[in-house]
Amino acid sequence: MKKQTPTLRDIARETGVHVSTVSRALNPVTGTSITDDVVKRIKEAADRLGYRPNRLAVGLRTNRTMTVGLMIPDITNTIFPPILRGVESVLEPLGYAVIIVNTDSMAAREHQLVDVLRERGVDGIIHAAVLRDDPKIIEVVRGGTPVVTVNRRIEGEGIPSVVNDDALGVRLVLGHLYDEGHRRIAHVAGPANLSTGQFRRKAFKSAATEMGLKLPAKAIQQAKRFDEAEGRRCTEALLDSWNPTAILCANDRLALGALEVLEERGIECPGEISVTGFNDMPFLDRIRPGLTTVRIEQFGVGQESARLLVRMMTEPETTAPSETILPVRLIKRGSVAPPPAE
Amino acid sequence: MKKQTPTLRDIARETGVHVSTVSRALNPVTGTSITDDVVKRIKEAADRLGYRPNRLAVGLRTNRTMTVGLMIPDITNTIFPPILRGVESVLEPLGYAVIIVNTDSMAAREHQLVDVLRERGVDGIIHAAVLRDDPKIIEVVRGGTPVVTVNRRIEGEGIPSVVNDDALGVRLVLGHLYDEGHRRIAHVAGPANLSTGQFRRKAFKSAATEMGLKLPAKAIQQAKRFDEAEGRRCTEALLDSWNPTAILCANDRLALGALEVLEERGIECPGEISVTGFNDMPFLDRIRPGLTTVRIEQFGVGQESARLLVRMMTEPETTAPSETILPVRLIKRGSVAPPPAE
DNA sequence: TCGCTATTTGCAATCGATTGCGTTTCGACT
DNA sequence: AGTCGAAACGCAATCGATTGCAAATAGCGA
Repeated sequence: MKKQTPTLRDIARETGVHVSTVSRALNPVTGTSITDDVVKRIKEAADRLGYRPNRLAVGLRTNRTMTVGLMIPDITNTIFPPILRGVESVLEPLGYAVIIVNTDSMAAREHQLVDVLRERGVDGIIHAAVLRDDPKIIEVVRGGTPVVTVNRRIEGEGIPSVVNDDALGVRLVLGHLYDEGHRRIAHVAGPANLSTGQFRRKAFKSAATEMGLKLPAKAIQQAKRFDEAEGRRCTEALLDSWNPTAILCANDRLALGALEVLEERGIECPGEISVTGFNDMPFLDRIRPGLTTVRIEQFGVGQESARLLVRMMTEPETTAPSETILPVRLIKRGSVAPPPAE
Repeated sequence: MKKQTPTLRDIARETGVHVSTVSRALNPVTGTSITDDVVKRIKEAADRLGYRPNRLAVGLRTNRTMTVGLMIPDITNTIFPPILRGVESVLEPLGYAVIIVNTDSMAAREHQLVDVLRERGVDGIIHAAVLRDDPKIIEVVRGGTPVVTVNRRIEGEGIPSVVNDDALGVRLVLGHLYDEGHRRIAHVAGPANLSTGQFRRKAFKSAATEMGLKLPAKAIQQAKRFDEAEGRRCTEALLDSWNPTAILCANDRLALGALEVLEERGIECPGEISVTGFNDMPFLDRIRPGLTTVRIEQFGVGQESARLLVRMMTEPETTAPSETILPVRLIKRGSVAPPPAE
């Protein structure tokens, strides 16, 4: 019952020195100015009592909480857990704790959650859910809190971001489809308010143009969200207005929606129409047909962004790279085949 | 630059009263003993300045941090994200933040992470990763920190737990298999050091016995972990030593491993052998064959455990129910069919 | 009009750790 | 032997908010 967590004061009493001495002794930096003998006695007492510094008190005094906020749209979206693990893998050993918040991609919630994080005095924020235009987070950055964005980016504010090589990814799938003989390739694009959506769409357009593909306006359908339902909607619109031989989707969930529609309509994939995704979420290798997609380094993105953030938090004077691009890989599975002979 | 976050002192200066008055005015409870007029002025000043209480300071003083720890084995395991969302859905509106730690089911890491949480003064812990025997967490509980366990439980310590109705789940699948005509039903059991593993195994045994099924020792293979690799290993052992017509796996990942082995060996599922899982993780409806499994209320479990924890944190005097059992449902898909005629 | 009780508000200690500055101690040098 | 200076440690303020207690003000009855 009396087992209250010990404080510096307890150790001080135990060893007969002043709390400030204890504080210094326990800190490797300031510990040098304390007699070795005393340091030893203090350290012994400390772990005899099972001392653990009170992070609240430290944070209050030093204004560093050793916590960072991680903002994501939705942890149940399978691409985010690996990112979290990546982030933790570098942050946890350094003594940082991570507070995760799910924004559900809603601006209002995001603003609110930013405040939640600020109240708690996070030392930095890893933001994997930014909208392209996001005044709130810009305000935070201006307030001096280190922020790095993941997967997406905010334009023109110089906020460091860690992203996947979307352009390369799109180019890879498109090239693959082209090589298989496809010439009428449609695109189910992601939401316009997310940088990934916009970016992949642009990449698709320019790559397609370079390859000399015809691109009628109806070849590109814009999803409002990155989910299966929108994938279905867009695919239906596509099939009703055009006759593509392949559908390049801006992410896997859209592609799953596309596959559903094809199956419902009795259109064979890949026999009649090929489909591709983006992200390589888990289990895509187990569905039928296996989805050809682009694998992104989720864990790596998490790690990289965390490293970057640590650097920004601990060495504010150095300027961080404004953009870190991680490699992607084409993963070929069963959902792509040559188009039917015409 | 000068935009430091405002404190009580700032508001006090602004309104010409003492900080203690401001503190009281902003707290709904103590606010009643302050003149309405003054309260109003203070509140106005507060949100004019954009005041947000400093959680660290509050926590230091009151010993309540409004944070809770969530311990899980691994967030990339798809059953945990919904649990997290469930937890957040009740905690966030109440002003709690959640710190998540991944134990990877390793006792050493778990101990370490418990300390991490304690340093940060969490008000309570939701523990979805307990081992059956877990001295560290028991110590925490004895220290007075509210803890509730999820999905698993610790025996004989009276720690409240929220679990799924494992026994019913096992009974449902087993009954289903029986009804389809299966009589030689094998079980790939979960790890013995996890209560789910042990519990489902017991349920399997007693239900099978009740139904009058023969259960040779080799009918039950024990996995060391809840993953695909162990599912494979156990299934291979099973096939090499017995000839079951159905394999009831203690969870979906084990079942996925089983399906892999069957496919490799050219054994048809469900034609020759039926397979079932447990948990109903996402995408099981998209694989071939769709996996028949037991759906558990992941989100609900999260919610329920959070509600329970809140109650324990805010009303320590009331005794919490020591066990909350949530319903499960049998989900029939393609992986079960009548056994081949002999 | 005086005094007594409520009602409001202020004062100051407190939570636990950090840190600038002051004091003491002790060895070294002239 | 006396002085100087560095090394080692103590003192006390501080971070921002809460809260028991004291003080001041108001309100009320006699």
